Amino acid sequence: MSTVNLSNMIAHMISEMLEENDEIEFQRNTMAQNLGCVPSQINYVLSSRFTPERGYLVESKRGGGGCIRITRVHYSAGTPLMHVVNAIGDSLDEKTCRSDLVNLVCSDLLNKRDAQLILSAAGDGTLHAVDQPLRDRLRADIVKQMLLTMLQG
Amino acid sequence: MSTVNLSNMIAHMISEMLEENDEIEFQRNTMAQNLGCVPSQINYVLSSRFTPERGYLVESKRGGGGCIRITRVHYSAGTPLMHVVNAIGDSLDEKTCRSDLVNLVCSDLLNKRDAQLILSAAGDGTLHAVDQPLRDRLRADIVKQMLLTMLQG
DNA sequence: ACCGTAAAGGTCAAAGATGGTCAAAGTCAG
DNA sequence: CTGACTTTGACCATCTTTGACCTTTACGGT
Repeated sequence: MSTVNLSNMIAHMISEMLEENDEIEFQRNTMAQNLGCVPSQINYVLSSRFTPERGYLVESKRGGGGCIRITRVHYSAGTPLMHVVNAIGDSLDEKTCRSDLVNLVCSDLLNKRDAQLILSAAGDGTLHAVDQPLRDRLRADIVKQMLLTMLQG
Repeated sequence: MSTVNLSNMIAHMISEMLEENDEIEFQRNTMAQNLGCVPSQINYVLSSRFTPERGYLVESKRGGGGCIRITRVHYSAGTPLMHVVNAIGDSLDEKTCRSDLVNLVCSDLLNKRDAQLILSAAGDGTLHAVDQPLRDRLRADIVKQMLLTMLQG
């Protein structure tokens, strides 16, 4: 869902920069000023969208000449789907699930239809009858099981 | 059948929007305000009329810039898969699920791989973390959602 | 070397903005 | 009259925005 709010715009901008280059660097205050938002909003965007689970590495340096660096990590094509399955663990929130699927599709390890099918089965919409935290455990089970099946077929 | 009440008008309006585009997005509060009704009435309309059984997928996001998205899935009225979706109801035990899938495959309405995928997602093995009778309700939701998605793709 | 200060970035909790749920009250056809 | 469908509103959950206060680092001056 790409609604128009400040955070989505910032995230979009950062994503575009990352399209050009898998590693970018910028200053928090400067970017905040350009965007007309408070500096800490940048942190919010980073911590809510550019997490390790989604394949991003964020580093920073304070003090004079400080900056923020974001690196995008791709699943290498050589990564067997099995590794992803193993990496999922016991619990999987919907956001992470979505970005994992996006990553898999981007890396050509999964086709779009299959990703869509997994989301149908494991999206919050479908699992609404189950409360957290059971829901996230269940999602992990479903996604792993489906990926394993896809691996066979 | 089509008495003039608020819910029918709202449903009609949404349907018209969906005529223009199979996927629409709007804000609940804004729409409620335009229609002069309480926000939760929108939810009532959605849950009573825009169900998976009728070929609609509804998603939403809360918080600032939140919104509701409805996707209409096209299917010819006679689509046999849709009959199955409709026949499933609120709850589905594993045995029935399996035989439904076998029937679909036998009638060439579903290929083996897709049936296998549904079973991966909705089999007792995968749903073991959830107890009965919630498990069967959940299974019904998952299977309906997946069949609908298959119909779409 | 030592220290102080300015220039970054980080944290966190409160306030704001949405959408969701549920049960009580209202309506209407049969 | 009764049961099914509608309408409302109080209360809840989640996501976003903002600002006050904290930590780290570079750079000069002594």
